[in-house]
Amino acid sequence: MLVIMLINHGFLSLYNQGNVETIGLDDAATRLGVERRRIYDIVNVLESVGVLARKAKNRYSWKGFGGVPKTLQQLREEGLRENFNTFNGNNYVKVSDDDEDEKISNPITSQNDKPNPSSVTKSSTASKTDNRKEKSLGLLTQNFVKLFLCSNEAAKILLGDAHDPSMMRTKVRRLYDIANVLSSMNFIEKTHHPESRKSAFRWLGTRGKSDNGSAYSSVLNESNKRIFGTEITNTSFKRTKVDLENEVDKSNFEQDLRHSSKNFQFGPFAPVTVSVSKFGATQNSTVKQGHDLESLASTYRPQYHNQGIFPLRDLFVHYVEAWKSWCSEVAGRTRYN
DNA sequence: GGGTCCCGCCAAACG
DNA sequence: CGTTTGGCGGGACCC
Repeated sequence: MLVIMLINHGFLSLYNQGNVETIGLDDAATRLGVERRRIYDIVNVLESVGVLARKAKNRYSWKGFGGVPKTLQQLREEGLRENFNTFNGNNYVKVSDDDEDEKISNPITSQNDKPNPSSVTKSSTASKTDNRKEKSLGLLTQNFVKLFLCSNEAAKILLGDAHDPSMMRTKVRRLYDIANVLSSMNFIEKTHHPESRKSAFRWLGTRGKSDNGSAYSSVLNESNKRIFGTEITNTSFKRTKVDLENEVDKSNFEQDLRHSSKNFQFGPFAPVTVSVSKFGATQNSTVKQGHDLESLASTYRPQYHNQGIFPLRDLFVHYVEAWKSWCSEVAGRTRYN
């Protein structure tokens, strides 16, 4: 659909050629021939995984795939700290980061902001503001990613009910937004659950994605080709007869389409050590436990039986849980709205 | 009848 | 106050 086209033939071809420093939203919107509104969605999720970084109003800088590993690393840590792997319906942990130990560049993750004097502990200035942020696409994206990065044994929690179909509905729509840009960047791939024919996503990680150059990145491969089997990803060219095709068509660089190795990514494939070097040395003197950056950086292939495939349902069930807990938490101390 | 997601209203956030 | 940013969901589209 639209988003896919925008990213693959818009963002990536325009900004991932290694020579773009800053991106202007207006500029992007114009060059891509879409409404501004659409840019925000994309930019938000890209930012949440580290591909972009907000510089200032209307200004973003392109970090490329190089910035991703670091972000994933963070997300993983946060995710583990929270209960993105053990979460049992109730406990969860709002956790609210804290960080300060390594507030790298992720604005979303390291919430910060608010000159809120509250100091220590979670700001908890739970108000309209937080409320809004809570539902931001960016956060949702990070949660989505955390799920892949942290969850083991899959997220099969109570997928029974307790979920307002109403709110769930909206949530799911957002999920589509996120999934689209993520899959466009090839961080995930759309599939379907083994048994249940339900659609699901598989985490691909940052394999084969070169920093800036993008000399060859798997991203381009299936950009406009279906991914062996699932054509769900881009069945576009249908109702999307938008005008932006004029300049988007020039995409002809699909000649290579060798599905590389991604076809069977789950197995015990080796963690493709990308260009982990840099940050490895940078600020990671405190090398964490077992896994080192390499494994983290390159691919987070989950080695659980279901090879990291999460049914949509499970995903938002998770969100709903988080949301519910958040709601009760807020309700307890503040009347809002 | 359900999954997808385009489109854009309109309200927070921010000068 | 105007502008930027972006929740949110109706409803169209394709199964």
